[in-house]
Amino acid sequence: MKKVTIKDVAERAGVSTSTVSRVLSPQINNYMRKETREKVLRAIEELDYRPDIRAQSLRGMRTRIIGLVMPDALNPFYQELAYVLEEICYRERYGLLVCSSKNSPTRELTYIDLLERQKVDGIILSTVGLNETKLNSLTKRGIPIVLVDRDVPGADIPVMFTNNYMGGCQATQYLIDLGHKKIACIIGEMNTLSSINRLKGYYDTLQKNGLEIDKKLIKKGKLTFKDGYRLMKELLRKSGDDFTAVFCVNDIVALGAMRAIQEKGKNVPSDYSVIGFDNISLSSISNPPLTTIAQPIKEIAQAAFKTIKRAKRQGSLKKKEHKFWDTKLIVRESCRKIG
Amino acid sequence: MKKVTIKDVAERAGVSTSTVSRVLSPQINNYMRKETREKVLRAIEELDYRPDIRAQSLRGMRTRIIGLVMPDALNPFYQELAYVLEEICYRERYGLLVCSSKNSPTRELTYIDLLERQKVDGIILSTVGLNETKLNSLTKRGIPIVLVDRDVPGADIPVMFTNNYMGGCQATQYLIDLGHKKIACIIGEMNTLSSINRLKGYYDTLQKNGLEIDKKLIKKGKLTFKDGYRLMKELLRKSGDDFTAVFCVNDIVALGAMRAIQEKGKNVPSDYSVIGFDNISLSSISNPPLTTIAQPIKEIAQAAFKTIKRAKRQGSLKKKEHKFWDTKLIVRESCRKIG
DNA sequence: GTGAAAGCGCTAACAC
DNA sequence: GTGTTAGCGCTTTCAC
Repeated sequence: MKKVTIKDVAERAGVSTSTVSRVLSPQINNYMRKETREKVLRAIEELDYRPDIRAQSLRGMRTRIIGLVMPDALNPFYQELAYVLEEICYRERYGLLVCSSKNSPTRELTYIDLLERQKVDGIILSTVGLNETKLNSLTKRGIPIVLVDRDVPGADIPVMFTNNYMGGCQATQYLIDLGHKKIACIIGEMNTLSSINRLKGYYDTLQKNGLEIDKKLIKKGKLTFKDGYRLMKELLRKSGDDFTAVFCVNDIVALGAMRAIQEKGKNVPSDYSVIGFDNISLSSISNPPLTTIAQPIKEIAQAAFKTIKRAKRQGSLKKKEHKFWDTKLIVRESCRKIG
Repeated sequence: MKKVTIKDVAERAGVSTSTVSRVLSPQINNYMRKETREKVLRAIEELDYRPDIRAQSLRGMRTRIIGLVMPDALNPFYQELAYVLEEICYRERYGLLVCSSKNSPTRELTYIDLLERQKVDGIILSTVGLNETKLNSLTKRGIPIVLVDRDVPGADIPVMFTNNYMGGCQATQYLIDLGHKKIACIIGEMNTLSSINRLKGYYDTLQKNGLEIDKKLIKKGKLTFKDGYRLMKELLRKSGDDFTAVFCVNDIVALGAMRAIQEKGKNVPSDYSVIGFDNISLSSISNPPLTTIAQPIKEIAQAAFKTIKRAKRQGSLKKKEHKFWDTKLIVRESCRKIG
């Protein structure tokens, strides 16, 4: 009925609370009689006692909570990030506080405030609206923050992400290697560095291969199924059979594009090759299964978590440090050789 | 650099910490001079002070954290539950600690232990392995627990869920109304009450309409795309055109079934009508868009949250109380009228 | 109206 | 080896 505290355990075992505390953290200063330890252990067992993490953390220890702040919890890419991160946290007995900013800077700030007040051990953030000033002031306040997926140039904070440029190159080069010469591109609205870099990879690879860049084949929109569908329809209407392949900035968009093609009575990959980006789990069960560029989500999550733990241990975060991970081409069935 | 505490604010404002505290909770006992309050407010502002929730909660207040423990974070249904719940929590400035048990009872227990030690204000649980004894002992320890989606018969705990039986009836009746007489069924492995009740709805509705139950048309498997696909293939092979429609226990399974049909060169809905369950977001962008039964996720989430808040306020949970919500038929394009 | 002081559950010097 | 004590940041009697 009543909460059982360290005092109850101490009384029951006939020792002081500090002795109980010592039993609880055996790694440090574990000199004590076997007999005493066993008495305490028995009392803990009998009372089914579990130390209060809040109280522990007040005394300077960690809260064992990590906050994840991401732009969109419905986006499969972030869902997978959350999933992977949760797994990592679980192994180390951390909890993951999941927050979606829904692309709203206000909401993002509110969440970060909440996380700060919860004194989480660290925040893994894919920011939609924070600037360097705010970010720097946050780290000064002692909360380790790690940026993932989206960079904030001026901020003195570690950032880990995918080499999006490389991914853009890989995708484009793959299509070129298959014999495609006219390659369309459906891309996000350019407000994120990821999009910019993926597009840059597309540009550079075309040029490197002596192919012309046709602005009419580049469509911009939101990163949704709907917009992928809509923009592909536009492409099909306007440029007819001017192109034979399309590079989509992410898998969701690619899925929308495939739908548009199929609705037009055309076939993927016979008529048009489609390549995506992210390798979300959906892309393996789409029809046809989507060829795509995989992001190193696990590596990013792992690194972010480690960085936070290290920062917490050392009492401070390393300054700006960029970590890139390579992308990987995942060949499935949405692209074909031509010519 | 240094964390700013209530003491700092008190000093700066030239008042005691209790006065600052009073300013922080204006709802209770707010008798104080305007002047004093403003001094304090100014100091808070200047120092950018945020009270530590851990410390607050240690003094008997809530932690403003809710734990969600679910069987499978990759299942779109639970993803949407988490999403909806997060939104509700956000509005009230709560954090949501997301835990997936991955269908492992051990993992579930570990998480619940963690949540208990974090002294979360409540746990919303879709259990995979907890029995009534454990559950009851947990509530005795003072943590409000609410069961969602899955019931544990003996437990003295509120449980809120979908009227799965009704959903099974609705789906089946809809198909019958469209003229279908031979209706197949792809269902989960029967270890959950949801599956059982949905199947029961299917049975009863067939009977009510004077239709025969054909065991050969009922397939059991896991609740995955893969198994939906596999079982549909079996159905198509074995019973050829013995049936014209199929009721799938959830949308993911239905999507897999549709894929199998399409790969066979058949069409949905011309050759076979398909109906799902859950109304996950994917089902609106599938090809064809899936007709399905919607679960009242928002209502469940809202009710669960409210129940926890009430319990926290009153210091105790109501005993066993079942709350059912109606399902709703969502007509899209995967079913057609025949005969 | 406001301050002093006790105490939430725990850890970590410091005694002995 | 083990107990005593102070204190983490906050709220809440109880004085004044």
